[in-house]
Amino acid sequence: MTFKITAKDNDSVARCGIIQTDHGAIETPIFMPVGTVGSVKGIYHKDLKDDIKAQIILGNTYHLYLRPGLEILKQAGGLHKFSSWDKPILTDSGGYQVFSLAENRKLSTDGCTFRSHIDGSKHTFTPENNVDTQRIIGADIIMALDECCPGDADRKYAEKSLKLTQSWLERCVKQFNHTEPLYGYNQSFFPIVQGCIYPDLRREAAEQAASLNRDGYAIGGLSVGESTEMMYEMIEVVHPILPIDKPRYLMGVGTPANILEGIARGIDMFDCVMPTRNGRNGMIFTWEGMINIRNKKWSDDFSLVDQNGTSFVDKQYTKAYLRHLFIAGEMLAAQIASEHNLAFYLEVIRTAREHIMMGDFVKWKNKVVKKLETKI
RNA sequence: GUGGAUGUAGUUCAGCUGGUUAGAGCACCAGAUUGUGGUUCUGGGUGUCGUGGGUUCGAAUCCCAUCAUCCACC
Repeated sequence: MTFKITAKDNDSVARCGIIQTDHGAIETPIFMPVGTVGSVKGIYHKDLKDDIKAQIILGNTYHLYLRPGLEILKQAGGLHKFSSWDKPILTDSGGYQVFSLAENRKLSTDGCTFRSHIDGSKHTFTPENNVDTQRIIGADIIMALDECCPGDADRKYAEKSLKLTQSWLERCVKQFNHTEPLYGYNQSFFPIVQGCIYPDLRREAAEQAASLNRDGYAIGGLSVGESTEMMYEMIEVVHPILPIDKPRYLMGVGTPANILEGIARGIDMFDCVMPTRNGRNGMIFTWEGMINIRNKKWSDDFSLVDQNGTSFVDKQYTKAYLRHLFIAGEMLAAQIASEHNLAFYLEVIRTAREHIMMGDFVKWKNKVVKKLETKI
């Protein structure tokens, strides 16, 4: 994998670039739709490519490991072939899922033991077997196994947590260096910078990550309970430490406004469940703001879902109809909302790239952020 | 026509022998959701207790009438 910076903003550290992988190029900044089990919920690959214009999607080690399991993925020849997605894939290690989903999780220096949310069975992720697992899934970019420290963790906990993440990181890198990709194309390994909301811990984590000389770097453990301001501050803290010529990935973020603020602080990659999960719950993102399409006020609004939208659903369906589908519990509702939101996210980030190239990103960002954050 | 049963929130119902501001599930209305469990969580009662009288300090609850629906029988 290579990364080439192609443009820089005039008034911020925002930049445009191209990540080249064996499954094709990715223009950055980029938003990566989340496809937990090898599927972006409710969306055909065809729409993901042609309508939404996704350039890379996420898969999840935790989920794929539990279902369909490594044996099937290996037989299938990896996730690309299994799911018939031929563009880049990034897999999250599952550190976050163990933190957010699994029952009875136990962390030790060796790894983390947890119970499956599906059948209660007991499993252990170690840095070594987690890298092996992501080799089997076969993503283009694989992530370090980490502990996602809660945003409100106290200093003592955060220190202990970071120590664990750092020791796991070293072992992940070692395992990655000692193993080969299984399916004939290259894989890159991204460390994850933790450190909770403590600047010195973040710096320490970023320094260790930078010293490993990888293809890209992730910032994790944000948007997990801390304030938005604190999140931006932590990005700024690690910014000068991470290698400037490598992509930075802010994990799990966020709203369109969060993403633009992240770009202004040098972030190149984002992923978030919000456009899809919140979409399934009736939240629609637009340039005018966020709307809850379930609200009664839309019941007789026969205007288009999004007048300025780029997706085919925006021009085909009305707000009143979409609300009706939600209230009636139709699965088409979730599909339309997801399709629209993802297309919108990709459009926002595409427009951001344009403004970086023109050099007026900050000015533009400051103008649109307020609107993006309003509720209508 | 006769006999019986039932009428309480949008809906299905709970409210014992009379006792503060009539409750529950679902639905509905609103809010939350940030490295996805097709979720989950939080808040809101939206009611002339079929109607009209009566008994009582006090009635969804007891009595009378009436209306509606259902069942059985002629």
